[in-house]
Amino acid sequence: MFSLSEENYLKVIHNLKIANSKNASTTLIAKELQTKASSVTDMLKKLADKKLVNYQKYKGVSLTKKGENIALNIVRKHRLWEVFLVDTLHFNWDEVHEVAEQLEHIKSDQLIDRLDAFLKYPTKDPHGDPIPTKNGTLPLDNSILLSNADTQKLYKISCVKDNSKSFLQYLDKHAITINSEITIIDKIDFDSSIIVKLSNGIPLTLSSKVSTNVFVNLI
Amino acid sequence: MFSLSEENYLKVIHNLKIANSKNASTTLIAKELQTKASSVTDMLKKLADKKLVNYQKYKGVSLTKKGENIALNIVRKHRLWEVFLVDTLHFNWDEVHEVAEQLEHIKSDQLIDRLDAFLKYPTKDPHGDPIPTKNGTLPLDNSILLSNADTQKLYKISCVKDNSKSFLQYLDKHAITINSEITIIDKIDFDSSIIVKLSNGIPLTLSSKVSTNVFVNLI
DNA sequence: GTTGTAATTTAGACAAGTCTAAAAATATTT
DNA sequence: AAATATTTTTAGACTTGTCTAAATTACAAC
Repeated sequence: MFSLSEENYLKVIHNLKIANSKNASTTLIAKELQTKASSVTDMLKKLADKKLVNYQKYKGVSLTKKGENIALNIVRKHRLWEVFLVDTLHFNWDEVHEVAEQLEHIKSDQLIDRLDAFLKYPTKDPHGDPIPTKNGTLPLDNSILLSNADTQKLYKISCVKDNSKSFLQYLDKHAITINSEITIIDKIDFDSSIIVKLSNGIPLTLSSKVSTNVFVNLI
Repeated sequence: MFSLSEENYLKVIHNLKIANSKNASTTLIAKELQTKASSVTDMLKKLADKKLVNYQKYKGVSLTKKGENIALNIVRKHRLWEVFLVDTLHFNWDEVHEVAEQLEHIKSDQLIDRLDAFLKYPTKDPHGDPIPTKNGTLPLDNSILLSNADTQKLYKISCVKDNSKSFLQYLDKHAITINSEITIIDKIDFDSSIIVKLSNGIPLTLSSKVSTNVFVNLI
């Protein structure tokens, strides 16, 4: 139905929209896909011809309803496979991304339906990201960034934004994971770092780069 | 490392070698890959440049040691995924081929190692075909074709040669499956059909096309 | 052995997706 | 508002894998 490249473009446009809540730019898409801006322009024209994106020269790009459905389906597959890799095959959460990037392009509705059932219909992936339903809806979430959370209140970590190996391994080292409980003890104005307490009770300083990549929920 | 096309060519050349025990011909490869003979010639030259096949114009092609290893690895992945689809996701054995054709190209040694462990190191796929080991050895098998088996002796079905939906569904209809016990009661010279008895005791006539696509072992 | 047929290869073309280099449009700075 | 910098697009080329049509080689029958 759609090529590997087309699917990757749609996915990236979708992710950029979620992250920036505005039209995706040629340059950002190129950076995400490790390609050149000129290649992106070429592909955007093709996707526009197929009515998968709304594209106007120099104005960035957004997904049409049809493009959005395809993108959500890819994201659904990606996240279900991540659950499989972690829960069933016992991968660590920092090892699954590259493999899931490949598995998400396998074309078989039956496969995904059965995988979903086998995994007991999970709603979140190992990084806390919601899994789109079969009909393409994403449950909304009232999580906030840890950097925006209040001091002295008890939160639960719900999701990590950055899925890079280095970030996830950093979190592992400090026993920070999905569903960890966390309280901000103090906020340092100077560099926007925060001092937090986890369930082990030992104070820990987190940089602003860390706290803006972690989502939490008030308990 | 290798492209999808390259991997498919190597796999088909390997399968043709197993099936015909001689060099694969351009035309047969083309038929298997649903492509044209001229395309095959082009690709064989490229594979020869990469030292994956021994190719001489007009003389057919065989795999080098390097090509053989890659092909066996693809076959290993294909068959492990088939076991997963049938044993874990409860696919029927006639539904797994197309999906496994996609899954076999996923590149991750870790994934296959962990899948292998999760499946408890299976040695045969759902059609009875042996699963190559990690270091590329295929256990040899003393199975014979049902069409070559003796009358009145008790055999066990070990493998089916044709993996097509229609053949597998035909076998399902008559409750013929891997490990079924079977005895040939009579052989009909006229059309080479045979009359067999399964565990239900009811005599059943099998055409020569069927009996040449089923392997059995003497019990 | 010659002849006809089938298999194979060559030559040239095409589509998808990418690239570089240059041009055009937009944004930012002064 | 003009000058500069950045982003985006265009034009033309390249790679991979495929195709058609024509030429060549191998094989089988007589």
